Amino acid sequence: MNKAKREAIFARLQEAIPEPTTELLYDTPFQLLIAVILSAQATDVSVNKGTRTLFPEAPDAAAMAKLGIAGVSRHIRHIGLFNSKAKNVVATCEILLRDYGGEVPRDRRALEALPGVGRKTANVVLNTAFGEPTLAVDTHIFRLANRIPLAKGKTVRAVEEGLLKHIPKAYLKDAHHLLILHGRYVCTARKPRCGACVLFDLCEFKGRFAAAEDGGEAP
DNA sequence: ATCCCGAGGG
DNA sequence: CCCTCTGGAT
Repeated sequence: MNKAKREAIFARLQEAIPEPTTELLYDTPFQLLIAVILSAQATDVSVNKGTRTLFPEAPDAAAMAKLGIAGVSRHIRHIGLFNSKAKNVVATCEILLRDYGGEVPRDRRALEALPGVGRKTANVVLNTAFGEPTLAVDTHIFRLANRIPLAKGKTVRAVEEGLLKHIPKAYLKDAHHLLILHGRYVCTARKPRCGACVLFDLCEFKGRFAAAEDGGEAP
């Protein structure tokens, strides 16, 4: 994969996706952090359904901590892993209040020290709330990176490092959402819509499931 | 490697 | 039914 090809890939994605941003609902960095914690192994639609009632009741760390685990749980029972998420959300709020005046630290290490926050969540918050050129490798980006391929790797960390090296700098800030949205709506896990893909001629995975779009079987 | 764990889609 | 969804902690 040469440089010109990588440039072309991101130029096309940018044209196809005019607003490369998150589909999670949030008003503040704090709310984004909570929404991302809730989004583990869950769809944005499912998370938004919970935060739409949770955030009005608990818009900040103080209110969320006061709401407590049972109170948070009530809003997120429909989301997978809700028990551990409710616990982590409240514990995270308590640390934010104790150490950061209730604000979200703009610092990778501080973020990763919060319960329920790992490298992926920290990267999303740094990118989306603070505009930093980080790249969170989630299930979608891991899949796309290996399919096209943009960066092959067996671990998310290897893929992240490969992508950071190979993505043209001009696209780095938006790369996370360009890739994730392309993965969500076109290069899906089960039945990729290769026929509608703007990267078709640049992709090695090309057409492998093209027949499946008509209900046929993959080779 | 295993657990956490609900909803929607195919 | 089985797979997938912006993972993290043990």
